[in-house]
Amino acid sequence: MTTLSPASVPRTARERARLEVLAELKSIGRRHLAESGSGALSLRAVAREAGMVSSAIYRYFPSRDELLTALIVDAYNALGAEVERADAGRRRSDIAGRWMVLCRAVRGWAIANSHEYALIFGSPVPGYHAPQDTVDPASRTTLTLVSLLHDGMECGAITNTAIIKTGGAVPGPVRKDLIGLNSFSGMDIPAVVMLRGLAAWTQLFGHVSFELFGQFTNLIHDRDAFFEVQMKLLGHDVING
Amino acid sequence: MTTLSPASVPRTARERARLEVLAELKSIGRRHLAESGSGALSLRAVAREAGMVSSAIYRYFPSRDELLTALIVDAYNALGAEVERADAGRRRSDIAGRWMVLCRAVRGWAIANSHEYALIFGSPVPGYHAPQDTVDPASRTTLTLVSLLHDGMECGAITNTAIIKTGGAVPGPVRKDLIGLNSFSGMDIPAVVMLRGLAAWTQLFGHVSFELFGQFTNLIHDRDAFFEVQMKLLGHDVING
DNA sequence: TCCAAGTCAAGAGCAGTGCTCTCTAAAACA
DNA sequence: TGTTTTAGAGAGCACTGCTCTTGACTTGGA
Repeated sequence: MTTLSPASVPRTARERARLEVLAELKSIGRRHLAESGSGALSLRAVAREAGMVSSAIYRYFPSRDELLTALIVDAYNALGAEVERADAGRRRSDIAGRWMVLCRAVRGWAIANSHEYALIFGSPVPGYHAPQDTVDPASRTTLTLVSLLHDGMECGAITNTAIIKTGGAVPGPVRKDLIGLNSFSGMDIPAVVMLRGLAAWTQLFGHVSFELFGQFTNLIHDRDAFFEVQMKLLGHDVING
Repeated sequence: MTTLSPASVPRTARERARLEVLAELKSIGRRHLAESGSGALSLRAVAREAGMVSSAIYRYFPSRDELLTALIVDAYNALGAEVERADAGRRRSDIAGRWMVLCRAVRGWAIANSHEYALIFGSPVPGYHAPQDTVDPASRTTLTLVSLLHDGMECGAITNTAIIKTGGAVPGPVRKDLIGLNSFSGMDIPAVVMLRGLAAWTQLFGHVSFELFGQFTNLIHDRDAFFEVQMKLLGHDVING
């Protein structure tokens, strides 16, 4: 066992080399993924390009799924960083503006990295179950939305009238789930607002997925404008309940 | 060349046998798909189970993609039939009721046939491009929604106020796309209503995809109730603009 | 300084895949 | 009846994930 030094500061030359090789393999894998999709990602091909024999790569990734998981974590982090960066560039009280910027960040990243998007929001790869490692990176993007809801409540931009439209109170179990989401972020967002937030969430990603996965083919031609008007409308629904 | 008899009425014994084998292969393929997902669908395995040698199956499907396409067409038709059946069981003027029934039909079918759902609404399989054969079956479900919008307009259940909420008119190109959708169905639905309809469409499938693809893990526990309240709210938005 | 422990790459090999080719036997047609 | 068309069989190619063994190297401690 090594000492308890930070993992990012390798001590021995061997450790340093290992991290470097690991990074190179991931980088090659990410490129293969971007070029040919997750189905075509092959450990043998990655090893070949890295100049090592096929069996050697198993020193670094015990299986193909393990490499895939590493790339998934990277993808979640890349999307999360992109969304956070976009959100940070706006005045905190500009709720509507932040919403639009957030939507564009998600779609922009998805289009620019379509295979990675497919990897995390498409159908789960067969026989593959996301391990715990992916949970934290995955929640980065969600947290940005939740904080937007929070700020919207705080500065009074988001009003709270959805409860009327549903024709009654939100059922107990659902309310519990919705309130429970606050425990992740330490915020205090009412159930009906969270409900709207999640609806917007599913529609945003549903829209992007439809566009990327070909469901708009022959139907929608001006994708940019269509996205803008849909997200604007959606933002109005979130803000005005 | 054969004569111009209907394809569904085979003339010779050989033709009859061919159709039968074709159906059996598809059925085995569908079962493999349901059990193991699209990635694990193997022509060799299907052939083996059908009692033929691996090369023989290429007489029926020139490639693995071709078998996949056949299954995709079947899946679209199955979903379309399910949705049509559900919709037909309601009074035409009961717009809100039909909407809920339609949503439940989509989700119910998706849960019961998750791998087939993933095949048509998940990430497109690598290197695969949907041929024209899939377009018509795919539009069955969409047409049901469009006819719902049409009936809603006709009986006055759907009002038309969304244009105010978007903060201005729908941009020209988008309006053109939205109006253009009517040419598929021969109906005459205004752009703003179609806009809401498509939004509902993307959110419905976004919701189902999130649920099936694991994005609700650890977040939403009472999936049934959550779906109900979200779709109810969504239906309200579609109907009341 | 030297040695045991740990680490890594290589090679062979297994079982599986998609797909192509050639050949035989049977059915359909003339 | 003879000819053409067709379904299936078998061998084979290039690829995949993954395992096991072997030999070379690095590292830390005696």
